Amino acid sequence: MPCMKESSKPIKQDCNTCSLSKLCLPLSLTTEETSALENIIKKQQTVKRGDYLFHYKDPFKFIYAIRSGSFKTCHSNSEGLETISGFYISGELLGFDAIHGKQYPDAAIALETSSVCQIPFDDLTLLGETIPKLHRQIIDLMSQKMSNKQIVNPNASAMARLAHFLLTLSARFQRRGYSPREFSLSMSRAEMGTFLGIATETVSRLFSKLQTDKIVESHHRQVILQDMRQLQILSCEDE
Amino acid sequence: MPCMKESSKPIKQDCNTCSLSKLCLPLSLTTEETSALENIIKKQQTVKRGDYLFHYKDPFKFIYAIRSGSFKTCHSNSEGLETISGFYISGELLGFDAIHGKQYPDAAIALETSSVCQIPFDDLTLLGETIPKLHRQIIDLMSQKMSNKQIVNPNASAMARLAHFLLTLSARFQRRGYSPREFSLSMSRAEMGTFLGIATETVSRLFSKLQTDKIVESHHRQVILQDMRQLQILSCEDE
DNA sequence: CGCCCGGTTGACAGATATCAAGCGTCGTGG
DNA sequence: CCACGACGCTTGATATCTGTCAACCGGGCG
Repeated sequence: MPCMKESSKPIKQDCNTCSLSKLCLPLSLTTEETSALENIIKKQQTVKRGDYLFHYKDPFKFIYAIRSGSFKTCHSNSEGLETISGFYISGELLGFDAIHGKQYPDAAIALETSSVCQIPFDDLTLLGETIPKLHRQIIDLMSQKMSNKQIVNPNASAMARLAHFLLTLSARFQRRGYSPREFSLSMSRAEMGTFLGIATETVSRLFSKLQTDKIVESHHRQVILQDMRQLQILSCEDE
Repeated sequence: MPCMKESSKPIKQDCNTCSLSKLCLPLSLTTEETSALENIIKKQQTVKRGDYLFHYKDPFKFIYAIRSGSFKTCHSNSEGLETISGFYISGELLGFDAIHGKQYPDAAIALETSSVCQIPFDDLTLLGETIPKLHRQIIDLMSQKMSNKQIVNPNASAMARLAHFLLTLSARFQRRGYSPREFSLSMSRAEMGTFLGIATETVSRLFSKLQTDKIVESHHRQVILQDMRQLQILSCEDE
């Protein structure tokens, strides 16, 4: 059955062999419990760059686990100005903030062609009643998201914000087995600026400065953190 | 048994009659289930202005429910500069972000004499295994906290940040049955500034401007929101 | 009564936004 | 395969917001 369209393929997931399972819901579950979890994950979905995974105020049905690729979550205000509330990469989960209000408080847009597991939350909750560890695992993952808060320190200087942002990304890549020193940014300078609360031009100037100071080497969206220690220092200054 | 010291009194809580129960864990529970919950809440604790409810990196044992008063959560960096990550008032819960890391990522300090219920998290989780609704309720409350994120939009102007802050506080007071138009701020101008990422002097100037524009009347920490509509407009501008 | 601290107001400086121009890169289509 | 166009990125000049420094005011508390 070649050429099957992945975007609507109701395939069974294989969480037990997924390289990201230790970051995801199966973390604390046994192989059997994980299999039960797989059964409720109806399909794998592929979204292309610029596509919406969900829109602002869409009714909440699914938690999404990112298998590959990356997303930004954002909402545009009445004047059409966009604010970006966060970036999400593989192994991260999207949608927890929609549970209470029963709708997504932000839209999620793919930054590149990405693949996600769509997890029906009602089924997940139901399964949690027979596997209490699953509920406990959800709570733990939500707590992790709350403590690893992707927040921009409003007291920090533009440079401190950017340095902190790069270090945060670095740590996230490292957890996924990628190099913490060398990685590719999936967002534009403008998107970084919107998220960090600084102008695109300033972001660009800061990258130039990091380059001349031999702290970060950057070519297009490829970056190499040459001096993590110095970056660490910069991320704390001017708070 | 008169004059018993409340701070160490192992009294049984009475969640069923607590006026804040509809904002707290008992929300979706039956009277019987709530009674089971009451039994694990070991004691009520009173903390005075400036006292720490918990310190940064304290081992995580308890979720705290604020019965009365208010808190700030903050962490000080290596240079001794304090950043405030949020403010918490009665009916709100503290500590969810400590579950994953098993320690509190921020300290919590009372802004005024306050009273809290101390909820042992291990017992709570255990109880959740017999009352799945309780787990579901915890997840819902955590989601609520994630969506009502007390975040400062780093793209917003100083005025927009302050206006947004006042409106957020107003809405939180309203949910608790207090007036959304007239309330008392429990934090100093300096603390507001630290949280919002603006200088104390700027906060003061902004209050003066709101006063002359007849949008907010303020006397010391008592504020009256005279023109909520205009405040709403200000909170969106310059983003 | 006087000190102290939080708050207010003013003058000035500096960081960053804005406006503007130019450049490089990538993708498209001939 | 090459040329073109568009977009993202970079760099420069100027404007503006907000931080910093400083002085002063006023209430609360000892």
